[in-house]
Amino acid sequence: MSVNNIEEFLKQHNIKPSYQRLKIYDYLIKYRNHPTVDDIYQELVDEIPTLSKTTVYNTLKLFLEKRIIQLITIEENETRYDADTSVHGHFKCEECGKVYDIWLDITGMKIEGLEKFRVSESHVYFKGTCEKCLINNKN
Amino acid sequence: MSVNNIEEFLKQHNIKPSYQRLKIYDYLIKYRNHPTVDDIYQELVDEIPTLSKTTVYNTLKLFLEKRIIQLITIEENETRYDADTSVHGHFKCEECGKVYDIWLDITGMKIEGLEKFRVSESHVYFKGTCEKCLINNKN
DNA sequence: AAATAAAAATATAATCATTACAAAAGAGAA
DNA sequence: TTCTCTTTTGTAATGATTATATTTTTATTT
Repeated sequence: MSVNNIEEFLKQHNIKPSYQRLKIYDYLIKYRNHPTVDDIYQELVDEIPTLSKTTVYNTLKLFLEKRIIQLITIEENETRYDADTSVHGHFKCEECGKVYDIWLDITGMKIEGLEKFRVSESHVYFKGTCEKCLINNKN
Repeated sequence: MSVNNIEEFLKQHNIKPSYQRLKIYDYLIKYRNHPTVDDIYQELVDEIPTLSKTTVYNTLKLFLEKRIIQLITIEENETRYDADTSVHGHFKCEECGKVYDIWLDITGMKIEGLEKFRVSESHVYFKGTCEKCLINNKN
């Protein structure tokens, strides 16, 4: 998505496209790395020296309210964000810390106990060791 | 599970069954309410006036290492614990805050991208509104 | 039973992510 | 330009968790 498109996209979701908001959303879709607040801040502060961490927090909170990003809470002390709001899974490697996207179809899953609830969010995640780290461990 | 059984259970998992540990594990299986550290502390401090929150933290950490409980991280700022270590789902009601157990079978789910990873944990959770709150909302 | 050593519990302080708040900067309208 | 509203920023406050040192308990040995 180009910067112009991001501007349009934010407007469509009733978000005024300030420079900071553009840059933060741009970061999310450019890297798709499920960043923490600090990841985003550290990357952008070079380009926007006046950037405040509060702005990153505020912006992500706004994006969440407008439902253009989702929260990833795999680790208790580590909040991450994802611009892909579709239902999909995540895998966090306990060795290298990387978070991978996992394609999955939860509609094919046998579930009991949800019938009478209204579900607004579904999340699936895994932990373990990724292929790269498995190979490295053999050395 | 009776107190004697809990004692045996802890021993079997190489955990010395101190009074505090017995009580904390007893709380978990008695209420099955996916408590926070504070939930446990507040309940037990009446019975054990000298109880320290650090002890609750230490004990839960030990239980996690010995894999007799699991961590639930639905909400970013709210760590919960579950003595049921089998793979099952959770549903958190955004109105009343209650966390429900959801029976599910993830082996029947179509997944792509995990084939070459070693998976040690699988988690599924949902958010929304529970039946009780849906009914209450109609009034 | 006393002495000793090891483990566990406790109290307190430190850390760190997040939030609250107030002030400054920026954008748009009259 | 002036006024108003929104956004950003800096700083302080909050609160959960962890680190550290001390005390208590438990187990072991003599």
